[in-house]
Amino acid sequence: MAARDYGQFGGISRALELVGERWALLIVRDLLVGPRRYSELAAGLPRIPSNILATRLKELQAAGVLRRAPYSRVIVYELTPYGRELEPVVLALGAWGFKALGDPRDEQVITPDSITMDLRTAFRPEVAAALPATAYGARLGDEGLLIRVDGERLDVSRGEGPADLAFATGPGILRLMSGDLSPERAIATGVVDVLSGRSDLLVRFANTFHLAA
Amino acid sequence: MAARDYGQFGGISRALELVGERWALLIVRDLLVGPRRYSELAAGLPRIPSNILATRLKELQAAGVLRRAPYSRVIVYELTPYGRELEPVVLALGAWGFKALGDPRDEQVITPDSITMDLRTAFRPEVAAALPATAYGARLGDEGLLIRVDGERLDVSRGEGPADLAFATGPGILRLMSGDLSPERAIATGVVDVLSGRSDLLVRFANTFHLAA
DNA sequence: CCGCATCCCATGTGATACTG
DNA sequence: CAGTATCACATGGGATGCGG
Repeated sequence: MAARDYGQFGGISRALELVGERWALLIVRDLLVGPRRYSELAAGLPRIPSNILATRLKELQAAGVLRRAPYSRVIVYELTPYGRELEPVVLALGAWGFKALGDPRDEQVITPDSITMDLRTAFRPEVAAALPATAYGARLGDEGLLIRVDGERLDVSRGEGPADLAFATGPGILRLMSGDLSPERAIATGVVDVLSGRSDLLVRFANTFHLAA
Repeated sequence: MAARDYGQFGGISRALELVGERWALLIVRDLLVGPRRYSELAAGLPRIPSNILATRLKELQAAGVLRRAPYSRVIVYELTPYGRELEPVVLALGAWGFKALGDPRDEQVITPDSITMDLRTAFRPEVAAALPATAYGARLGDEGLLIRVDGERLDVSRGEGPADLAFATGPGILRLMSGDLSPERAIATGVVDVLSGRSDLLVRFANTFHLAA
């Protein structure tokens, strides 16, 4: 478990020793959305081997980034205050990587937690502030996401709820946010499948969540 | 060389595919200071094996983060505009890791490039703005660093120059910046060895460059 | 089931040596 | 100087097992 070190004494090398191992920041990303159980983390990171997940959780715990907490009989992993301070790092990384998104490959998935952080990354409060409060219901496979925008506030939660626009979508939704795909074409090509509500609100969605290359 | 992928389609996973491999962000960190030759990068990362350095440089080039540029007969590596956009990521990581710096171990070194980025991370422009322009000369082993603060501007360059305070130091200088070590104790314990100039300016230095846990 | 631990193999990494 | 080549070893990936 000895964190592999870089032989340097500095802030960046120290940070990379603590959270620079493979998968570590993806675990942090999901925990930034909320506390998660072991199996929830595993579900959100479909390709992580179980031994690696277990190892990372122990390392991140030793690093003071997260803690195991017994919540009413079940164990959940949650970020410590210090771990939550990684949010600017994760958002900055997300914004940077967002600009290099190519086309989604077939085996690539998006999970509720990953898209939640992508929404936070791409959220433009200054745009949203000028728009009326809006609730979007996004269906990803069999998971529902309720995205509520009210002024400069953004709230993303799992599950269903009353929405001004409800749609089913997949990885392609990110291409709508990056501007690669117009709202009309997203609907026409089936990347976004409007389930109910005002489909014209998809334009507002694309304006509210936008990060250009 | 196929970047190992995480099987997810999202900004953070994409970023980690491009710059998440071991050593990659440390190379970026040093290149954020300025273009560097292969041997300069190797010197700044004493523990990186040469084959890993060569591999990472190729990967980062393929990722559009840096480019090989022939500058008057010699080859230098420099960040592309897209690579330079990693600066917020590196600074955020540095600020976070800075708070988890323990005591420097004997084998740990600080390099001119690493401390330059640490100085940028810890620089407090709002504090500096209220202070008179000051030049510090820092000697790290056999390398000199000239740190000039003028209002909200910070300029760190290698080499010598006129300084209001010149001192020799080592890894412990970061503990002065984190507040773990007072300026008086830094001088008393030899962590900072004043070579010339007004030693009282070390207090100003510690105030100008400060990042608390 | 959930939360891991074990096993095995492929790949990445590290140290040293070597070359155009 | 700017990298390759080689090889031993550590780590990651995937399947499977297993106790609570």
